[in-house]
Amino acid sequence: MWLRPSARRERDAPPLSRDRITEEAVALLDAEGADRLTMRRLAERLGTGSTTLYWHVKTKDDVLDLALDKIFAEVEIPRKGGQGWRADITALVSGWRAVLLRHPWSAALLGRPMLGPNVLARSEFLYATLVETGVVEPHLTAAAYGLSNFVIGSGLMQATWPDNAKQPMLRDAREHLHANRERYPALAAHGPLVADGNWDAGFALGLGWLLDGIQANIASTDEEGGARA
Amino acid sequence: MWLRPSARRERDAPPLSRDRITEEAVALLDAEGADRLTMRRLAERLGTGSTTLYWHVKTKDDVLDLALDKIFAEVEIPRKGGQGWRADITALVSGWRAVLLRHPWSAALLGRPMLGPNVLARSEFLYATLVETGVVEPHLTAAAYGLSNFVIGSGLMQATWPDNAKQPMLRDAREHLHANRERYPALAAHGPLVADGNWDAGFALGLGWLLDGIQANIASTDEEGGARA
DNA sequence: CAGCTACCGGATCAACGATCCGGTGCCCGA
DNA sequence: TCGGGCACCGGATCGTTGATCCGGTAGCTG
Repeated sequence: MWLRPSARRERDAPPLSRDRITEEAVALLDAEGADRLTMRRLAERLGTGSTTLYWHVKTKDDVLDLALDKIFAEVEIPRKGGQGWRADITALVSGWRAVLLRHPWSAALLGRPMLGPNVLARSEFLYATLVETGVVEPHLTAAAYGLSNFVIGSGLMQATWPDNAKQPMLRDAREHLHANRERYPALAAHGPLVADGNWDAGFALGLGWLLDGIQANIASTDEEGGARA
Repeated sequence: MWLRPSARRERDAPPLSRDRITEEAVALLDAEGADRLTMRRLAERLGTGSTTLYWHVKTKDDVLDLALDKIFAEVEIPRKGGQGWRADITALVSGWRAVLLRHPWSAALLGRPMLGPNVLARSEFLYATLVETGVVEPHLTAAAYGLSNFVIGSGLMQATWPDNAKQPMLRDAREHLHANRERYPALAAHGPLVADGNWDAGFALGLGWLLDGIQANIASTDEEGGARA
């Protein structure tokens, strides 16, 4: 009784904030995955009751939105004017992809409007870079969305597909394909179940194709004559 | 008592099968969305008890997997040899995208291994077409995954983003961007919040870029010399 | 008619998201 | 110095969910 008062405040650091909740949510998601994130468990990790969270946050979806935006802060925004727009965009997009893979749970959450400050800052960089490069309207939107969609799709595909994690499942899938190789000859032969490492190369190739397409449609600074260097 | 026996069997059609469950699950998902799919509600629509479903299906995830594969059957597999590989792949991929948009709930489910027969059949066509065209290995995987990822990303983005459905949210987002136009000048100016219709054009452009990139790397029929145009 | 198999569902369990309502401690003005 | 208000916390609880236990029933087979 006499020793207990304000014991929490002294040891447990700040009295619980939206930031602390977000931070711990990301940690929990990283550690246990998306489906194991519970308001109760999150509260437990924070040393509080589950109901307390609802004072700082309206719903569980808010927590997910916050967590999703939080990890985007890890995507480093390239310093402009360095190596040219291709290098800048490649750097941004690669960093983005790396974050998606570092937090595999995020891939499943991409299906929600991303309007957090960190997400918007990265989108701003992407748009600004394209605009400065001379990409104009029909192609501007196509380029921005094309790149984003490509990254999102790649991240979703790779983060979801258990290449390293659940090896038994991958093996079962391979066996299934091989067992039905009459029905799926091309798949069984050149199987889509790539081994680790090939993901990166495939991503780089696809990204290059998109950048080539964008480059071919630059209006103003046609430094290269329309095609590629 | 005397009139009741076998009343169900006579009227309710087949005694409940995995197919009927899948079919009704798709209908329920189409009608009410992903989060409203409940084993109980699904059972109710089928005129049975919720527990009965578990005789035909192991978990709810099974239902989702089945539903996801089911809608892929709607993607028409082009008749080969018609207009050339670009037309074939464009047709497949466009149909795929159309299905994703026709069943918006599917976008959120793409984050699970897709190994159903319908999905595999479409992947088989994609791989086979690329192989026959002469796309070889480093580019083969990149092409197949690049196209898939692009479609998935586009579908996820568009199906999720409430362009038509939740108009208030879209308006709020626009206002938010405009209010912070100092922080996000490019976004506010050339806003990424496209109006309906532009989605299709953007998708077609991006797809064309990917196809161009693939075409430039075809080995056998090197109609273009190897590097680029 | 006995028994087996495919099929069904009420009752129940643990866990979840969310809310109600009653607490604490602390600070600020009188 | 005190008292009222405010930011913050959490036990108890509600309705709903996915899943399981266990006891049924219909119809065929021998």
